[in-house]
Amino acid sequence: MSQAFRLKQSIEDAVMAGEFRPGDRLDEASLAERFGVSRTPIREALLQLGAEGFIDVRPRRGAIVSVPSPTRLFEMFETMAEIESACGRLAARRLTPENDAAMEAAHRACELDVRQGDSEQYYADNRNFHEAIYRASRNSFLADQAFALHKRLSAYRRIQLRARNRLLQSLQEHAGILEAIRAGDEQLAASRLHSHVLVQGERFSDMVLGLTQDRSAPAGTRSGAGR
Amino acid sequence: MSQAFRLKQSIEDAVMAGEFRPGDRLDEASLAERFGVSRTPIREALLQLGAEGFIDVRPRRGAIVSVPSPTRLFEMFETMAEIESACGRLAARRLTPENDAAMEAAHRACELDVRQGDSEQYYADNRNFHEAIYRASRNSFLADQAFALHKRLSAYRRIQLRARNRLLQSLQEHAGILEAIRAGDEQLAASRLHSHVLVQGERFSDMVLGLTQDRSAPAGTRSGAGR
DNA sequence: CATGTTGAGATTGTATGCAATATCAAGATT
DNA sequence: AATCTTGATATTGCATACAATCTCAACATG
Repeated sequence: MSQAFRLKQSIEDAVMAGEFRPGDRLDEASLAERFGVSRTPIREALLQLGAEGFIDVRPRRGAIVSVPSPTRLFEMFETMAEIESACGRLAARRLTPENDAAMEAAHRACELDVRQGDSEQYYADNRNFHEAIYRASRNSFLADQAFALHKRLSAYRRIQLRARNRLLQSLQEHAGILEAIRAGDEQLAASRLHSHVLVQGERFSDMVLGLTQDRSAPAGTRSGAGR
Repeated sequence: MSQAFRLKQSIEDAVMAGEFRPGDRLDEASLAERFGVSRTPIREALLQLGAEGFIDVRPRRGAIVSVPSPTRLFEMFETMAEIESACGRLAARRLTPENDAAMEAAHRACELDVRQGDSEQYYADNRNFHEAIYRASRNSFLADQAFALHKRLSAYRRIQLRARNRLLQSLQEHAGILEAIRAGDEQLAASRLHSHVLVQGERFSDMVLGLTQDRSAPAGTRSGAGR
C-alpha cells in the first residue's frame, strides 16, 4: 500500500500517543527525515489529516496539532452525545441477535476489567462496547461517523477514565444502556447514551475550564516569556 | 491563498454541478491541464476531498466520483435526519432572537420562491433555511458536521425538489419546524425535522431502488453494468 | 472457444529543485 | 525605551523528473 497512507496512520498514532502535544508544530522536513521519505508523501498525509479535522493545516504556516478551545471541546462532546444516542435509538429499534451478542461480549470484558481495576484495558474494551453499539445501529454510514468522532475525542476521553470511581460508574451506565436497547426502548436508550457521553464532556470541561477562562495560554508551549 | 485550496473548491463545484457524474474518473493529468497547474496541487486537492468522503481515492487506481449504493445513500439520509433533528432539538432549547430572525428571513425567502414557482431559487433558499437551523443549535462543531453532510447530499436532494408539489409540502414542513423550535418544544422540533429530511431519502430511494431488497443490477443507472 | 500470458502504454507514487512567503532577530528611528 | 524597518534564514507551495504499478488489448495455449 502507498506510503502516504501508512504515514497518515503513523502520524495519527504519534499524535494520539501524545508524542506531539496540542499546539506542537508538525513540520514537513523533520517528519520526512524521521520516516525516511521525502516531503511529498508527508504533505499528502498531513493534508488528509487536516481534512479529517485531526490536525490544523494553516496555509503557508504549517500544520499544528489542533488545540480545541474548551468551548469547542464541549461542542465536540455534545455532538458525540447526539450521534451516539442516535446509534442507540436505531439499535433499540433494529437489534439482531448477532449485535446483541457483540455488545454483551464487550460489556462482559468491561466488567472483568473493572473487577481487576485495569483502567488501561477498560479504556480499550470501553471502546469496543461503544463500537458494538455503533454497529448495532445497522447504519454503517452513521457508524463510520461515530467511529471517526470517537477517535478524535479519545485523547480527552482517556484522561477521564483515570478516575477510579468513574470507571465503576461508567460500567453501570453501560448496563443501563444495554438494558434499554434490549427492551427496544428507543427513548430510554437514547437518553441514557446521551448523558453517558455528555457527562464526560462536562467533567472534562470542568477540569479544563478551571484553568483557563478563555484566553488559553496552553501550559507547556514554549511561549515567549522571551520578548 | 494556496492553489490547492482553490482547486479543491473548483473540483468540488464541478462535481456538484454534475459536470463529473458518479463513477467518472478524476485523473490528475487532465485536471492539471484544465486548471493550468501541475499534478501536485491537484493531487493534494483530490486527497483532501477523499478524506472528506466527497470522492473515492483508491490507491494506485485513481480517484472517482463516489457512487453510493442505494443502501448507502439511504443511510446517509438517515444520518442527516439524525443530525438535523439534533440541531433542531438544541435550537429549540437555546433559541436567540438573532437566530430566530435568520430562520424567519430564510423561511420568507422560501415562501416567495414557492409563490413564484422558482424551484432553482428555492433550492438555494432551502439550503439557507437549513443552515440557519444548524447555526441556531449554537454548537458550531455540530453545525459544521451538518453543513458538510448537507453538501455531500445536495446533488441527490436537488433532484427531489424538482417535483412541484414536493416544493409546497417542503415549505409547509418548514413552517411546522419553525413553530416547534419557537415553542421550545425540543421533541416536536426534532421529530418534525427528522421526518422532513428522511422523507427525501425515502422518496429518493423509491425512485432509485424500487428493487431494493438486495437484487443488485440497479436498473436505469448508467453506471450499473459498466463496460 | 475460452482462458491465461505478456508487454506496451498510461497513470499514479515519490523525490528533488526552485520560487514564494513567513519568521525572527538585529539595527534604525522617534 | 519602545516601536518600526529590514534582511538573513527557514519553511511551505508548486513544477518537473523519474520510478513503480496498473490497464488493456493482442497473442498464445489448452
